[in-house]
Amino acid sequence: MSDKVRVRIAPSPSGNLHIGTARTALFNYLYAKKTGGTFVLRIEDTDAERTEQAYVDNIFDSLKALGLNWDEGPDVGGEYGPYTQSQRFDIYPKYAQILLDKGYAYECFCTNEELEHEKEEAVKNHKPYVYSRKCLDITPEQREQYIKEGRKPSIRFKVEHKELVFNDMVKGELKFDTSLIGDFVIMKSNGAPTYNFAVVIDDMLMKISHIIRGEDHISNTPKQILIYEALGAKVPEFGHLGMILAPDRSKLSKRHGATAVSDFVKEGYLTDALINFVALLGWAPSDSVEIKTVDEIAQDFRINEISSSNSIFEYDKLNWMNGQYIKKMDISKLTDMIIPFLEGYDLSELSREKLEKMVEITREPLTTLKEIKDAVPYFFGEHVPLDEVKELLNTELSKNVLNKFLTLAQGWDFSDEEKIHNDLADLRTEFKEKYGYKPKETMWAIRGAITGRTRGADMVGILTVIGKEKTILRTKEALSTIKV
RNA sequence: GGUCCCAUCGUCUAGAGGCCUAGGACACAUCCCUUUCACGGAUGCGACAGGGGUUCAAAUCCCCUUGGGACUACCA
Repeated sequence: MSDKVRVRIAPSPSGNLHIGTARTALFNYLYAKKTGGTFVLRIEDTDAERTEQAYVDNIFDSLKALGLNWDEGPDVGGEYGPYTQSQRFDIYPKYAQILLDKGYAYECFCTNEELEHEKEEAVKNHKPYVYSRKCLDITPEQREQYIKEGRKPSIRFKVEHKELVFNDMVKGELKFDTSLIGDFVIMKSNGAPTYNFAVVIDDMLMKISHIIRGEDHISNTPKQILIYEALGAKVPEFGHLGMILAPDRSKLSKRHGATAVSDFVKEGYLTDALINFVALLGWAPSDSVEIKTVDEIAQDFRINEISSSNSIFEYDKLNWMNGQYIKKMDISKLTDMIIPFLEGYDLSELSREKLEKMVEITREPLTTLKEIKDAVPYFFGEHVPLDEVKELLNTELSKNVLNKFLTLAQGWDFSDEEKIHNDLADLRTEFKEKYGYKPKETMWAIRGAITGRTRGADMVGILTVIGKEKTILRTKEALSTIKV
């Protein structure tokens, strides 16, 4: 047995990969990277009702997109497979039997009605619900009787009453009074293991050394430790992370917008930005440089310095960060990513080169990729709607500027960016000196005519992308609307 | 109801008894830069939940209160 760090992420495929699960996966991944350990992916599909293959695929894809590659898992295999719980069903009964044989577990024939009744009683008396142990000492005769009746037993773990203490990697010492736990079911009457049992068996068999998960699992931990102890297995280290909450401090759910990693991607968030953002929820870099790759974060990662409180998921900073990533990204890659968001435009109008140029000059104010769609309409089509700029254009100033601009444009080689840039600069100076037009007013006239807007990308860049023909056409059209 | 967790600017956080008249980032405001929007730069606004202790000294340790969260299944 080695002391190598082995961590895991064990999502259940009853939905797309949740952003919270992604963060848990990240912290596990970081811990593995930092310690030279192994990162395991296990799919917990015990609940056949809610499991769908599409979700399994989504989990795989999302994790990969985030750069959280696993060393062992359902697809890549590994020494301790299978890594899909539904393929491990024959394993659990064996261990349940061991517990039965050793007296750590017993069969329970209670019906749902009986159990419900116990619960109601507990609520009525303001007591915590603890199973009555009604079936702990049933006689063999009684057992026979139940079996004859066709009752199928569940198997309950016999909880030893004591104070259970463990040292949590992020929260410190945690104490529990196990007499409040109640003998919980480990094998359902249908033969399937319960979550608490299956995880322990799997983690034990997969030699998971450190379990980093959300604090919603804290109350499961004593149960799981009890099982490890009963089995004589080494108890792993636990670390419980605070939760990610919505701005209203409730659990992050669909009604707050995106919750799955793939939802964020559809909204135009970059997975690099997402994972970076989520890393900062509960963890801070030692050099206060916040924009970092996962590998850089791993270098600096200290698990005991994770914040133990919950954190609220606010979009402001995510948006800012996403914008930072968009600005820094390689143009060709960015263009590839942006194309799907350009739905509705005829991309064949632009060469790849011009498309990249367009992306280059429009990327700066973007906060999400989705915003590209509203930023680029004037790069496409012959004409441009002038309603927005009608008044701006209908002035002496615009008329003068556009007439001059037209002559200039007719003489330009539109691949000569520098020439255009200089001519435009001269034009601004000239009109400023001659008529007192402010530089921005001069440009507004041109921008208005060419784009139908008063704001947008760099004008020189726009011109080189749309070319001479459209420039002249649109300028003439704009001129024709001027009545002054 | 019970058990458990948590508590620094609006948000994410730095802070492990004196370095704190509490630092950074996002957001917001103002200014600068500028062919627009933006980017970038500068400045500003802005917090130790409350109350008790411990100590020469507390954001940091302890207790109580308050507030938030999780769990309370033969779901995972």
